[in-house]
Amino acid sequence: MTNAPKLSDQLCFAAYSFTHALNRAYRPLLEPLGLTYPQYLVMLVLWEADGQTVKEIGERLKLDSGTLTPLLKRLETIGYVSRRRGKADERQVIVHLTDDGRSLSDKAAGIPVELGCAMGAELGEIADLRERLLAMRDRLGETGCAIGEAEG
Amino acid sequence: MTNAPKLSDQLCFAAYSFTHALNRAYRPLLEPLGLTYPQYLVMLVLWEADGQTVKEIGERLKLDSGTLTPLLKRLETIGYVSRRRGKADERQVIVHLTDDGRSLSDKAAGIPVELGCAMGAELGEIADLRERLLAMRDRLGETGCAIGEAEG
DNA sequence: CGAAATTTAATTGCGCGCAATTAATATGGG
DNA sequence: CCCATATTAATTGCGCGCAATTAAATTTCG
Repeated sequence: MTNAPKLSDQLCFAAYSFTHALNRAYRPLLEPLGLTYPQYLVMLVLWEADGQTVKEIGERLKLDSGTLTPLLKRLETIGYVSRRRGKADERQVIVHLTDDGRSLSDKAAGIPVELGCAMGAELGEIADLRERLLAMRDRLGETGCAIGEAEG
Repeated sequence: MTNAPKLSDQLCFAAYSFTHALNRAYRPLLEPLGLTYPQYLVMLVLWEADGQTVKEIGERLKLDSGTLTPLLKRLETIGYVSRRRGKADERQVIVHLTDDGRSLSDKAAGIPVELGCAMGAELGEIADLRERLLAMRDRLGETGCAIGEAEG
């Protein structure tokens, strides 16, 4: 019993439960747009650059086609994107915003403001946290190591 | 387009993708134990205090019975826990470790070490990040606010 | 005491996330 | 040119998370 890892020590659990809390906080804000949080992330990617392939979207969000294909089909069904095979390379599926999808960005503009407020954190702290989480994420993707000392 | 939120600005996405990276990092470590990451979290809770109700476990992990009931049934099937209705209050289901479940903590002892190493972060930084994420999580659970300025 | 309100788990339905497999297209070497 | 290999999406299967509902036991209060 004494050698068991402690929940309270774990950064992992903190990140896990913070993420779920964020998801819950986003839900009522995204519900009027008809989007889930992962769908919102895809829209963010497309608002930055329209006409990306499934693979490109996946690289940006670290998601694979098993997740993206059904998600994109739902976005297509509700009329925010179109999916077309690429002309040059027919393996690719290129995702374009519809007019509805493009204009949705106006309605979404206030969301980060509301969320940042709900978190009750300074802009600087938010940016700092973000950088550190992304850095750790990228380090986790690498080979790993043999022995160390820290809590998971 | 210019008013659309930017993915790169978002703490939310950083936390989201960090959590998924953690999940992927845990998988090969937990696979020999026969556990998923959420199942591992439940085991952590039980290693700290055996014989908790579903509600107590849920409060600790911020999960509801819709998630926990099937998860606990799987843990019961593989033989790590038992589930029994409480004698005093038959609404409750009390979860106990089996001998196998208890002794599993030895095999799990090295996991936080490996993870901490894979993240390549100092102990102090990890503790600091953890506190900040939990504090923000708890703030998100509260009422929210009207107007503010920060990125979600 | 007894009906209403509350608490506790279980159930249902849906959308991720991801591993593994499949199918179709493109590329490169002999 | 043709076959082996790569790449790209789609599909399948499973385990979360969570909202909403249901069912059963308990508590509260008139």
